[in-house]
Amino acid sequence: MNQAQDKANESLDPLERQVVDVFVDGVRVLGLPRSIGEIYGLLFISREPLSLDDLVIRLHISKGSASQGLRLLKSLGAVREAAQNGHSERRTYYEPAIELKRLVGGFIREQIRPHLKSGSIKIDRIAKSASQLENPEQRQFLSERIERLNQWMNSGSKVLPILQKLLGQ
Amino acid sequence: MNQAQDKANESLDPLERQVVDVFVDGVRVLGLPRSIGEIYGLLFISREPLSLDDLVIRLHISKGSASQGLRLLKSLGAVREAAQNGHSERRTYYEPAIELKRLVGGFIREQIRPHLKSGSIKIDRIAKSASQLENPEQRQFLSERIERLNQWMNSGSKVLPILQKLLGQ
DNA sequence: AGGATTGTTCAATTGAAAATGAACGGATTC
DNA sequence: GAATCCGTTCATTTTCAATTGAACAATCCT
Repeated sequence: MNQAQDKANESLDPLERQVVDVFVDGVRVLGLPRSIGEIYGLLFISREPLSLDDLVIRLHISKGSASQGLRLLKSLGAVREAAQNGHSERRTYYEPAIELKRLVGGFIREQIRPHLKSGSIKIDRIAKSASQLENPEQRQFLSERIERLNQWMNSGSKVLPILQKLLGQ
Repeated sequence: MNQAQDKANESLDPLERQVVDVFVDGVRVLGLPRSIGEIYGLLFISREPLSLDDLVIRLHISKGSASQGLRLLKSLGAVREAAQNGHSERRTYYEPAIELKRLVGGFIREQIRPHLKSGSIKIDRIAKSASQLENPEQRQFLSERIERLNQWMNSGSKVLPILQKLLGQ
């Protein structure tokens, strides 16, 4: 690779920047930090797998950010390590998973389900306290509302697999 | 209402606090600020509609927060003004919408669709730029990836109404 | 009219979450 | 075993969105 190319690749060209920004916006909706969007976005438009150092250089982010970002993206199943092309190469390269099914599945598994679960536990505790209230009308009212919360949780749990299935083509 | 009750209502009792916290967690998953969760949560477990001042006093938040929070919740259709009980009362009172269908619908309409729309616009612009690239292989690759993005968008648009319908009982 | 009450707006502040970067560990090569 | 390379960790710093609160309507009451 010649010097001109090195120089060019030290930063994103305008087109790459635009695509990356789309992902930055996208992940913010999901409540994920911008670095996640930048990393995934750059992988998404790169023809070759990229190393951690590539990300650091081209996105101007720290090694720490890149490392943590890749860790999260791996846990989501949104990036995978690229198969090493034969000869001994220490550095690991990453490529994006681009099947929507996989991305949605990972997000649901890692970000949604844990919250649903911890929410259920908290609600159970609350239901227990509520059932011991003295005032019968207050107890009645709270029980109804807690029941409503449980309905929401159930609806959510039921819909998630359907959602995954629908997005699976 | 006597002084003892006034005092008691100046803050949340432990049970109320627990419920409110569930909502605080809940809205954070959705990328909304904690005050939104607090306000909706308190309305959710209150037997009577509450005024802006009630929220300020009981949640220890500023009038500004309460006002802006209520505005967002109203735009989401998650909160509505309670019918005035007869005699002239200037203050407006709020009660929560507790039908999951309505809540999900509002969230999709206000928070999801706008992002999908602005995303589509950006992607169209990018597609235009990409189609003018010199290098044919680069152009080809980018076009494929952009096509993939469009597929995602379409899947999302198609799934949203289904989601609403599924949650509509 | 003037004063009291209710709610909104927005510039300034705060705080929680993200990003940094130095230190570290492990693996590889010479 | 020393030097180098690659990646992780985590205490500190930075950033940016949420919150505050004072000024400002708007409306009501007498």
